[in-house]
Amino acid sequence: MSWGIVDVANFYVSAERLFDPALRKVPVIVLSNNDGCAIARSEEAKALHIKMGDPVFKLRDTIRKHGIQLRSSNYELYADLNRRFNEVLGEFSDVVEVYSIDESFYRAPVLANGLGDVAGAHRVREAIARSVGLPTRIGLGPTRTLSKVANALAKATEKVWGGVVDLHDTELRARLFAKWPVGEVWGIGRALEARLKPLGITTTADLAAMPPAVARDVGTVVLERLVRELGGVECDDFRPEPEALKATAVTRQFGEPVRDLDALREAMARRAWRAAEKIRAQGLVATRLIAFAHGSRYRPNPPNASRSARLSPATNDPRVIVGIAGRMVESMFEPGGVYTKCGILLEDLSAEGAPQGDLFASADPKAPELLATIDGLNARFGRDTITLAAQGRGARGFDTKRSQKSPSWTTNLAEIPIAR
DNA sequence: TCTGGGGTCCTAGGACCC
DNA sequence: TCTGGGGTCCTAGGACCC
Repeated sequence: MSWGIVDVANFYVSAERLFDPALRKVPVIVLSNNDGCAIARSEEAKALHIKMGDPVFKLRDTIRKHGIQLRSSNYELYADLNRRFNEVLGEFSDVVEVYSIDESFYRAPVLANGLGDVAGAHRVREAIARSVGLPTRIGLGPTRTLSKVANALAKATEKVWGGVVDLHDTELRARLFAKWPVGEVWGIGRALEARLKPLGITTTADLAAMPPAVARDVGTVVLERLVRELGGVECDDFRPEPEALKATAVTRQFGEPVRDLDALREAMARRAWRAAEKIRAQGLVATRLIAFAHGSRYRPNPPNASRSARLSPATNDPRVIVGIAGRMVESMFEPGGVYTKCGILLEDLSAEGAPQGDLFASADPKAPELLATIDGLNARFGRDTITLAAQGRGARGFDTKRSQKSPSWTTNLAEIPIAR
């Protein structure tokens, strides 16, 4: 068994550059929702020491001094490009697991000499570059964990090894692991790194040499599996089908702080509506709802509250979900509080029709037809053509800021690029 | 003034059962 | 001096990922 993982280099920046040549060869950063932080940086921006998550207001001087180009996140564009590069990857492998918006695992062949198919990986990169226009790197290994480490090494050694690293060979592993910090390994975050350090485990080689039982003791079964996977033993089950979503969330910072109950209720209604729409699109219903609202954690004594409820029967009906969320807002709201964010989580999702009914409550029998009609109209005439009155109409100050958004080049006919 | 959003998995501990 | 033991289920919270 052999895995490859493809990741797109600086994905959001590369995506923006695809349709805007003015962004090439200059420093570019793509901002988080609400234009708050830098979440993607071009190589030129990284060279200026801009870090992942740096707040934009602290970068003002650097941005002006170096003429750094800013873009708001354009998730429609990124999602569409993700679909496209996975389509190309699918031409090379029967098994493609979409891991994140810019990374996918694929099953890759092992060659007769026991090594991974490096030449094949280069062909995948060339095909994605040619058909989609995105730069990628690929890691190969006998387990997902090893392919992820190989991918990280491929980034670090791109100039020397050309963007592909294969970790099937145990001697090469030993050589590279000795110099690779343990904190760079997939699955080792800050907390685990700090627990491993006093034990003298600072490199990937140290971690790989840990007896699995000790690993379990220091961490949990997760760390034990990680150690085994580093040794080439697959612990992660092979998943023939993409797994169903278990929970979903719609949470957003406000463009401007919210101080009154009506605005907070309306903002929550918009998020609740979107969450219900998301699970309907996947044919799911939720059994648990959590709503929260809070102020800035950078201010003293921010308001902070959450409420949860069971949904019985399980539902994806926005009238129910928005209604409950609205009552939760009323019970959470503190007069005088300055709110900066609210959101909703829908959990314990299951397929529509599958969950047990409720003996005492029953769903509106006409709901499926009504909701299908609403979703159909919104798909045809645009998002939010039909909404609930509780959401209010039109743009509001609390809506997320996206002042530098590029057009939806590939997903909206009105914004399609024009060539002369 | 201004600091993202959305997931998964695991464990400890409480409630409850016989 | 005496105090049961062993399960299951649920939730909150922590850790990790991109």
